[in-house]
Amino acid sequence: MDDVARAAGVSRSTASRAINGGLRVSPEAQAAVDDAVARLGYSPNRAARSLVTRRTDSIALVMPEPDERIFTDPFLAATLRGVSAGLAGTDLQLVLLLARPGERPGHMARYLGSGHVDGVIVTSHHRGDRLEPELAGGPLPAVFVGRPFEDDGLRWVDVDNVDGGRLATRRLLERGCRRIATITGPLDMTSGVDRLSGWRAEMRAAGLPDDAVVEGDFTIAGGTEATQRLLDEHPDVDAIFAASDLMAEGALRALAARGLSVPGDVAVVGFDDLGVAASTTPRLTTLRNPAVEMVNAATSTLLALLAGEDVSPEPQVFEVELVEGASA
Amino acid sequence: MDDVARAAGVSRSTASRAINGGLRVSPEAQAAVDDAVARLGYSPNRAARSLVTRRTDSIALVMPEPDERIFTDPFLAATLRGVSAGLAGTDLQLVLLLARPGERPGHMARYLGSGHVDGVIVTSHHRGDRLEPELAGGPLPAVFVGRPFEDDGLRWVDVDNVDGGRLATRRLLERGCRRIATITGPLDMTSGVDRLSGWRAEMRAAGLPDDAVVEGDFTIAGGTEATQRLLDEHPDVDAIFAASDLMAEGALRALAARGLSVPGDVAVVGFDDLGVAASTTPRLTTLRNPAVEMVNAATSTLLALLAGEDVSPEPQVFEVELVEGASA
DNA sequence: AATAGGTGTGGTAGCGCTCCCATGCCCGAA
DNA sequence: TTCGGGCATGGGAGCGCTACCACACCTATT
Repeated sequence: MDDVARAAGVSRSTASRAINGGLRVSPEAQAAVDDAVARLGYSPNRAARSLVTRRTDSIALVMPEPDERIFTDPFLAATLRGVSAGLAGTDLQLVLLLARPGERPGHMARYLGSGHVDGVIVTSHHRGDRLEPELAGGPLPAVFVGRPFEDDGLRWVDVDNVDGGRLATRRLLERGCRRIATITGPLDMTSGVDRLSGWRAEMRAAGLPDDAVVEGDFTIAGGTEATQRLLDEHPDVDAIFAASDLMAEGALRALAARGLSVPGDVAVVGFDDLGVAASTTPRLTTLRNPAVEMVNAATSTLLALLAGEDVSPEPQVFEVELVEGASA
Repeated sequence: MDDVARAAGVSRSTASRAINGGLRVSPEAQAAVDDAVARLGYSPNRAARSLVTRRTDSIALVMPEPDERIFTDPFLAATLRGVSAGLAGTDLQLVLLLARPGERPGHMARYLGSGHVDGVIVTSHHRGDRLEPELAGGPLPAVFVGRPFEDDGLRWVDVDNVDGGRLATRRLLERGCRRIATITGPLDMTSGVDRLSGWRAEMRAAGLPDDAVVEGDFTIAGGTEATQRLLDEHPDVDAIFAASDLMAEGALRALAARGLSVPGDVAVVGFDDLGVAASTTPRLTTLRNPAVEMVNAATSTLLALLAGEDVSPEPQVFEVELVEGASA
C-alpha cells in the first residue's frame, strides 16, 4: 500500500481511505489513488485488514448433513446458487462447512464460535446439531434456512411447509381420494415435521384417518422403501403425499413395481419442484419450493445484519404453489 | 494469547511454539500450554497468523460454471463431498468460488492471483475461462479436476474419458447395434471432447460412419432436445451413447415420446453413475465415474503441494467401469 | 474581525501473532 | 576444570493495514 500511496502522491492514510469507499477524500486524491491501484495491480491484504477491523469478510454456509443425501438432493445446489447469487457485488467469501464423517458433535459450533467468519447461514439442520443454542443470542449474525426447532432469538426463512402439506392433501381430497398416506421427511428436521402436520390437519378436517404415516429420509431409495412398507400395512391407500420429489420418485417406482397405476390406482403428490418433478414418469404433481429466492432472502438478511441495519426479527415465510403434473 | 502464556507460566514465544506443533518445547511447558488453551477456550486469531505466515489456511474450490447446470448435476455434489472429505483432519477452510451471473471474465483469475487462498482446485472448467494460463506456472498450487485443454505445467486428475467413450461404444457394438449416435457433452470442456473421441475411435475401428453426432450440454432438457434432432436427421439410429446420465435420461424421454422402445428399438448408454442411472426407466447402462475418489485424490495432491512435498507432475487418470443396466 | 464548524490530510499506534536472535542452561568432551 | 554445542526459553521486531487524533485550511456565522 505504501507503493500505491507514493505513486498517487498521498499518504498511506489517504490511500487507505480512498480504497475503502472514499469518505473524506478529495476527488483528485481519489482519482490519483484509483489510478495507482489500477496501474500497480494492488489488492489489499485481507489478513492485515481483518486483523485491525476484526472482521473476516467471509461468511459460512453450514450444512450439517451427515449422510449421503447431500449427494443427490437438488436443494443443496439451489442453496449454493442462492447464497452465491446473494453475495454478488460484495467482496465476501463463502466458506463452506459440511459435516464430515467421524466429526465429533459440537465441532461446527465451536468453529463458528471462534471468530472465523462474520456471519453464518445454516441449512439442512437437524435436531441435535447443537447449532441452535450456540447461535441463539450469540454474537454471531446467523440466519437459518428452514425453521429451527427452538427459534428464540433466531432469524430464519422458510417455505410454508404446513401450508404445503395442506395444499397437497387438499389436492388429493379434491380428486376424490379418501385413503391418503404420507411419506414424511426426517422427523428430526422441521421441514419433515411441518409437512406432516399440514397433511394431518387437512385429514382431520376432512374427518379421515391420519394413521397411514411412514417416515422417509428425502431420498429416492427411502421413498421406495417407505412405499413398500406403506402398501404392506395399508393395502387400501389410494393416494400418497411424499414430502419431497425425490421420495415421490421412489414411490412411483415402488408403485410401478407392484403394477399399480399412477394416478389411477394411487395418486401421488411430491414437494419441491427443483428439477426432479419434471423428469419422472408420469410427471409429478408437486409444490413449488422457491428455494433460490428463499436462500437469496436469507443472504440479504444476513448482509443487512452485517451492515448493522435494523432487521426485523420476524421470520420470512415463502408461499408454496401447486404445480400441475400428471401424478395427481 | 498473552493470557494463555500467562496462565501457563511461559512466554508468548513458548506458547506460540507449543500451539504450533511443539518443536523445541519441553514436555512440561507443552502440557501447561495445552491445559491453559483448553481452560481458556483459546483459539488463535487466523488473521494475525496469516499476516505473518503469509498463508491463509484456506483453499478455493472453483466452479466456473456459468449456467443452470450446476443445479442438477450430481457431479457438483460429488465434488463437494470429495473435497470436504479430503480436508478432514486439516484446519484448512474451503472457500467456494462459483461463477456469478454478470461477472466479467478474468474476475476469478484475478481473485486467485491476489493471495486470498493457498491453493485451488478447479472443476467444471471450460475453454475460455482464462484459468489455465493464469494458473500454469503461477505460484499458486493448483489441481484441476478434469483435464485442462493446455496442460503444460498443470496438475490434474481425471477419469479416462476416451476409454469411457470407447467402452460405451463397444458395448453397443457387441449387442449388434450398427448405427450408433452420440450426444456429446459441451465441446468447450475436455470431458465432452474426450468422450466423443473415444466414441469416434471405436466407430472408425469398426468401419462404421461417425457422423451421427449432436452436441449436448449435460442436462436432461439438452439430452431430450439433442435426441429429437438426432432422430430427425438420422431416423435409422439404433443406439445412442450419451456423454452423461442426465442427457441419457433426456434421451430416454425423447425416445419414449416417439414410441421407440429401449433397448429394443434404440439402445442407450450413459456416463457417470452418480445416482441418476439407477433412477431411470429402464435403468441405464452406464460407466461408473469415480468422482469422489478422483476429487479426493485431487485434494490429497493439493495438500501435498501445500506441504511442500515433491509431487509427481504426472496426471492421475482413473479407470471407468461399465455398469450393467437395462438400457443397452 | 473574530469565532465556530466542517473538511481533507498525514502521522502514529497497534491489531495478534510468528519468527529471529540472544540468552541461559545442562551435558559431554577435552 | 574448562570449553563447545545443543536445547529450551524469552524479548522484540514487524507482517500490512485501519482507526484515531491532531492539524491546517477554508467557509459561513455572529
